[in-house]
Amino acid sequence: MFALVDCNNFYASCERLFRPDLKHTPIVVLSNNDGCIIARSAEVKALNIKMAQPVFKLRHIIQQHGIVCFSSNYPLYADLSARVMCTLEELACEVEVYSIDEAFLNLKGFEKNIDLNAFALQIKNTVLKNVGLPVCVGIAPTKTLAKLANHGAKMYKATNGVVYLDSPLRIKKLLALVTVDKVWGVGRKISKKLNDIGIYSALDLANANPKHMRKLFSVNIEKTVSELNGTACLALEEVPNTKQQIICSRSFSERVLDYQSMREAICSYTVRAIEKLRLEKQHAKVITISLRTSSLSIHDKQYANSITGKLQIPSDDTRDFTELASQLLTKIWRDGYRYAKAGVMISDFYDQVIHQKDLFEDNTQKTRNPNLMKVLDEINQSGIGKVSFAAEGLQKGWSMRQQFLSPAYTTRWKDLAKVW
DNA sequence: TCTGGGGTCCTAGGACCC
DNA sequence: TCTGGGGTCCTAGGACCC
Repeated sequence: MFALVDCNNFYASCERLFRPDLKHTPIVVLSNNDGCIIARSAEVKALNIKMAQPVFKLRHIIQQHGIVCFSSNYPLYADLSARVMCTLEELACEVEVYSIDEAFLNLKGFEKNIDLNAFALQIKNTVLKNVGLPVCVGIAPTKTLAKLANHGAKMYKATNGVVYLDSPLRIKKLLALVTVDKVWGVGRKISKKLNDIGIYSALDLANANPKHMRKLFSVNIEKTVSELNGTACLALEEVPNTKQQIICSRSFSERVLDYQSMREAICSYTVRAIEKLRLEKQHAKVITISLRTSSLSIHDKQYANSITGKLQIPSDDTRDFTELASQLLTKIWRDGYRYAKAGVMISDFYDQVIHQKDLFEDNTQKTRNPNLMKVLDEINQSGIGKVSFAAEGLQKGWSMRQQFLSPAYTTRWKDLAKVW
């Protein structure tokens, strides 16, 4: 048996937690740059405002209904997420943190000893009491079914936020009620293709021939079919896999026109990415940088390009990567475009410092003293101050817009909530 | 004027090996 | 007329997830 615990309207609920005055006010959380809507409170969903809608198109309706906007505040959400996960780990010993707002619990054998309906309620109430965030709980024999049970708990008010699929009959009933695109692993493209061959509900998919589905789609969909029929193919993964790539990319708050600004942006993203690399305790060899104009600005000349470069020896020293990134940028930079976005991707990771050098390669890469990066990270994580690389620039006119940012209530001393 | 960011996995096809 | 079989590695592209 698996449980899936998923926070309701997670980002919106996080913001509301520290603003009890907004308990019944419709609120939304915006993507980076305050561009799109990425989380909505129940009142906003009721207004039929969809996910990922650009906010500038909704100005009118936002004003009309007094919707309160928040820029995304990831330090806050990450901290509250950690609190939710801690609470779950006290309730079950095997927990897989699946995303920032949801986790699978392994409840193998639980059903023999306790009432899982009561347990689901206990999870819901404990998280609400300990952290203050509302969650829904779905329990079922496989992860895919637990996801669907959770979906049911969110969809139907009468469930009180918990659904336990304790019998084949209940499973069948729910499968018949939900459309196939709601199934975990079935996205837009695949559900359209499924519709074309007469598969509309989750039940239709469960009844399909698994081998045929594999042929038509992939091994993943074959597994999904089995999971829908109660055969677990996906195990709980307690230890997170080591990362294979690190991406740092952003849209600019205003279009970038000059080379110098672009270079600063690329270097800043590189600095961030390599910081993350050191947090992962990894070294890497490959960096890809990319830049693009906005395909939505139809009157602009369009240009997009990317380029990949490789160090000779894996490194976690920022200087190696900013140097390489700057060289790469000269090759794909073109004057005369209105750039909207740039990004950096790090890949080809090595977890040991020991590296087999190439006998025939002329090795020119500098050997760096690792202490500098260590000190740098210590200062930047100390909360006392920040140091940065000159290559990142000082003005950063392109850096993202966060007009409605809430305080970091739980992670910064000066932002602590005050109670009068 | 203004439209997010960060990931994973699978497959097909090409190059190559014996 | 008929031209093997089995395998690895890499990359690009596509699909999915939150």
